Amino acid sequence: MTNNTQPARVRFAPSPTGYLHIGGARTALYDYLLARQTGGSFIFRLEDTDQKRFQEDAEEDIENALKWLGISPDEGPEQGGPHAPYRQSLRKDIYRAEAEKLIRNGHAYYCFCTPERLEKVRAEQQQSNQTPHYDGTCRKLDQEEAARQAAAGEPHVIRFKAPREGQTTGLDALRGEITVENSTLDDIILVKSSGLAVYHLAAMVDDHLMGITHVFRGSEWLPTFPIHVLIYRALGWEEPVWVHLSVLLKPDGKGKMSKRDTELAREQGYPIFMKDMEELGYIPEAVINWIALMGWSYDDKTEFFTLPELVDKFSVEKLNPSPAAINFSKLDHFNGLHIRELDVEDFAQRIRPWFEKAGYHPDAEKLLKVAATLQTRTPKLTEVVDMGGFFFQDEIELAVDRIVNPKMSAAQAAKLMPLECVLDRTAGQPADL
RNA sequence: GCCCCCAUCGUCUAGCGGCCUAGGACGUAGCCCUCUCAAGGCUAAAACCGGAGUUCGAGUCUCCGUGGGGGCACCA
Repeated sequence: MTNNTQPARVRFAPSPTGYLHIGGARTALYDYLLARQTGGSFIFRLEDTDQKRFQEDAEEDIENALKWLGISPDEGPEQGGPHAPYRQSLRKDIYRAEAEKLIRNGHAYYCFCTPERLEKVRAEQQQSNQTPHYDGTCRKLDQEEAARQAAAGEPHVIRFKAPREGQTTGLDALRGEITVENSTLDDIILVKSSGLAVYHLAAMVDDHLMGITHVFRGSEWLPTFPIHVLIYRALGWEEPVWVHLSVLLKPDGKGKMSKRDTELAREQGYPIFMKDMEELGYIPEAVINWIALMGWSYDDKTEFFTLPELVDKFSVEKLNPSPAAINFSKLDHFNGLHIRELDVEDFAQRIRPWFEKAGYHPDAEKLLKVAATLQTRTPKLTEVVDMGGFFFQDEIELAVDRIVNPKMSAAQAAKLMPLECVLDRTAGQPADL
């Protein structure tokens, strides 16, 4: 199933409705890993079929975040590719054509019901404790006549004609077969009255046309998974490998991250959005390592991974279907580990901007020495100035109790008094700092 | 209300019938190293949701229950 000899074509397809968060980044990471591992392609597609929820700066944010993480796509709106455009709002006609194909082969139909009527029906159903479903009014319409009406400009949508009897089974790579009674399925809308396709159609069409071999997506798609499988089959297409990733839970394990939780975390210095990572002192190597391990593992002892190592070791089989709570203290841990793994020169370059922002202008040689002493004690880059800023000051004020251990004898303390000596020992470097 | 998914230490997890007196990591506590803070090393406390089966044998398979999560839009 996940025979890695075939080059995989994998896509990350977010909707530009917000900034890239931990969950999205994880999906993108797994996409990237499988693509690289198999010598395939990592495709970035924008699912912007909903004009209402569109957020202006989201696309740029996502692209920048992927870049920062070091997992830029091979094909996408920015870099182009053989299947352009990679923006669904520009592919309206493609979806329309497939929807009409479905109507012709009896798997879809025109529907002229008004939103008002649908709302009423739904309310009634909820009232009587029924599952809200389309009542099928237009399902029995003569489609020749309906097509004429639609062509004449009558407001309409196109609905999928879900089977009413039997069961539908889809195959998820992590959970095996997922079966539902067709009687629980709804005739979902494929094409909105605006003429634009909805996710359920657009994503399937694009995945097929773009030659996607593996679909990694959140488990919130599990309920509509059978419908998607049905659409593929109705169109006569070969299905990709479906991988529904577990959801990420709040640190306490109780529920998904809400907007409020996101803000709360941020207040405590913990990032949910990739755009905050750098500012909060995290390095991409650590973020990648941390994220990779939320729902994936390699063996019973190895946890430290670089991106290339992940490319080598990643496997769909080791993905975990159960929800995972976000563990920020582990992020800090990985940040420290990866910081210590850096060459001193590299580390020095990364902390330079922090000192400069604080008004210091260290020369390269001195910075390198400071970097060496700071490297083993830096969990986050944010703390670097607090810890080492004094190295670059002409005069420093030191409270005696800050440098003298209360447990020391007076004689010992006296020996420490000359400042050069303190710096010397702190730095483990020559005293000419 | 209906549908779907999930279930091992507080958290992330290993475990794919005997290797489990359940292993690792984070966090926590203690010790060692040490002129400080770190880093590093060692140690400790800490888990198979419950009940029926299947089997010579179940954390591992089946069913039921319970708990948690997700979904039921002209949003994705």
